[in-house]
Amino acid sequence: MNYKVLEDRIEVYGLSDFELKDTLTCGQCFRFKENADGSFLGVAFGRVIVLSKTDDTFILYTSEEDFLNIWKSYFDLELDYGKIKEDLSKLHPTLKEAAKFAPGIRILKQEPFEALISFIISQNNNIKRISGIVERLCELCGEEIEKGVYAFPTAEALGRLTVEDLAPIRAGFRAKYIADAVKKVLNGEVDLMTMDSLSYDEAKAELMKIKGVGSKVADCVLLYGFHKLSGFPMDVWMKRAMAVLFPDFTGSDFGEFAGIAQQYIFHYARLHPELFEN
DNA sequence: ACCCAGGAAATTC
DNA sequence: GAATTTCATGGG
Repeated sequence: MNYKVLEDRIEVYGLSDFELKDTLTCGQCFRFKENADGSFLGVAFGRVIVLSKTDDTFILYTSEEDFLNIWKSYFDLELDYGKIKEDLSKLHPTLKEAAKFAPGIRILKQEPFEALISFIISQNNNIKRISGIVERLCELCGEEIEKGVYAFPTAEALGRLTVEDLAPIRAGFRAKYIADAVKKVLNGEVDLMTMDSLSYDEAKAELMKIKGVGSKVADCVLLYGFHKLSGFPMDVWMKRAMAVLFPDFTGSDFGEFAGIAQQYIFHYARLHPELFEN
């Protein structure tokens, strides 16, 4: 990967196995919106950013400092997805096929607290409404970093609110789960800072101390918030896909990069709903 | 009106 | 313990 620093932007060249739109719209993050011209506006790590992508150039309207400190790792630009895809493709012919439908998806490295709250909201919900609830949550108590653009709230800011205060975001029964997560993060019962020193199962058990965090939500938080790529979230789509396409496989059969395989399969399943009728 | 949504907790069997 | 119901809200 090489890049050029321009006055208002960074241009990255020579990226293979990366598609901006697929990466931002595959259901792993909820704060990027597509503009009419195909660019995306979003917020992460307290920064607003505009992004666009042509065949061979990834353009980020940001400073070199933020590119190196935040966005390079956010988009996982230094991991060799081509090599991983090759290895995964050897495991099963259908996985090789599935990867072809989303060859440019990468696993984002999001902020742990944001991933935790976002995937609590995701339960028994659809991606469009999840985005709406998260957006209203940010407007309610996130810092306004530009006019009309809000950062994801800190645990401290959320801690000043009651469950009743959360009513405007219309999270429904999930509001009490958000409150429990915030409480346990603030009082140290769940320590997001030291999760990286734990094994996968230990970290998962920590997260599941929170009400509203079960196995699937915990896997999502570990995969998208802590970049633990062996995580293999099983939602309704994945259960159907595994039963039909990989009846003899479990997540762990896909190895240390199972989370990447999961994205290929999830995306493939959503594009081919007819495979799962009956 | 009915069913489902990137589930999990509460209840019942 | 495994299977079922309930939980808010919005969209098809």
